[in-house]
Amino acid sequence: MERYKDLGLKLTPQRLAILDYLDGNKSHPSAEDIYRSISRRFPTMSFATVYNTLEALKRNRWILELTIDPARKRFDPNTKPHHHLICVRCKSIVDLHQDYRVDIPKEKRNGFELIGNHIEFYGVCPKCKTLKEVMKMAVFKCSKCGATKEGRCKPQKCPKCGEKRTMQKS
Amino acid sequence: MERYKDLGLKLTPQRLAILDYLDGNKSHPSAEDIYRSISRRFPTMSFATVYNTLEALKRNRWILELTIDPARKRFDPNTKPHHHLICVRCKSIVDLHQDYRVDIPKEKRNGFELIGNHIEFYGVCPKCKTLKEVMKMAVFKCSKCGATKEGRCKPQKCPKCGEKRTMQKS
DNA sequence: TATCATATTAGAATAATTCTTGTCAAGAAA
DNA sequence: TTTCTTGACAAGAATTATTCTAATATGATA
Repeated sequence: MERYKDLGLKLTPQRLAILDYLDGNKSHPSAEDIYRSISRRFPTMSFATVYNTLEALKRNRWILELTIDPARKRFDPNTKPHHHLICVRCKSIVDLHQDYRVDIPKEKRNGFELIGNHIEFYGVCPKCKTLKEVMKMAVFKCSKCGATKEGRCKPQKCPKCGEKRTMQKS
Repeated sequence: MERYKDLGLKLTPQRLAILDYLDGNKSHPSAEDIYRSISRRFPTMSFATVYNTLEALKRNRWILELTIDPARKRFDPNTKPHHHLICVRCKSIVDLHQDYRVDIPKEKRNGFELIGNHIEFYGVCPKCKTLKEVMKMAVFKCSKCGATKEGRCKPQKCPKCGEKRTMQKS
């Protein structure tokens, strides 16, 4: 496979399989996702091989490691600067290609030498939105402190400031 | 302590200690940071107590859990929307209060119902910048693919695309 | 074809985090 | 003030995602 000639790593069948899995992949998979998929065709493949390969690809900047999901490392084969849409329910991550000018006034840089930035947009994906509507949930917002709370019924008391009768449908 | 009257949780001496530690804290500490600090005054305090309390505070939206550091959970007592400056070397996180208008064109929202956003600015903090200068490191950038590489000497070959003699000082 | 340096393997080990359960104690109720 | 309820604490054990280990395999080079 000519395309991976510049990989900077030994090309093994296992690595080719991982690279093929990642090629064009936009689901930002975890090591387990990759392992489950590939181990069907490579029954003797070790979990450590997947981790080692991902670590090597990260080191050589062929993929990005995302820390968005606290439960596990996720990986992004798209190394070009871009942003993400993140579903707060199912934790799915969607690429967003949009340029934003987000400069920081010099006095607010705290002496940092800036390299880049990454914007995370939080929300609910279409699938979870549909599910939520089915479950008839709503978001309530406190008119005193601004805290939000999701639920079927309007909370009597704000979970943040404790004030009563301040929650309004958002 | 009147101020925590609205906490929504039982107030125990251990929890007061954790809340006092977090009050005004801008270092985005991990559970271990908190435990190490507080266990000096509460020698019998359990690690589980710290985790349990942080989880309860998060659940009641008194603090935010950050996933920026892949090695451990970090916590932010500042729950108001803000952004972060993140040092790629020492992983320190600094609050940035600056409003940005970062809208997404409707056709790029992938059907998401948006709630909020968070911008992460990556760079090198003043402390690490000083250290780096002492170590005389430079950043080299490939004129072909744009990949960057840090080091004392100019790489002969780009670690990303493999082209020779394309690395220029950034 | 031979050689060598790196990769694979199948666990074991690590370490951050969560769980367990008997006992404690904060705070509500009487 | 006392009593009672229910959530919190403690001190591990357990979980689990990730990394490490060392013998063997193998990709790439000479």
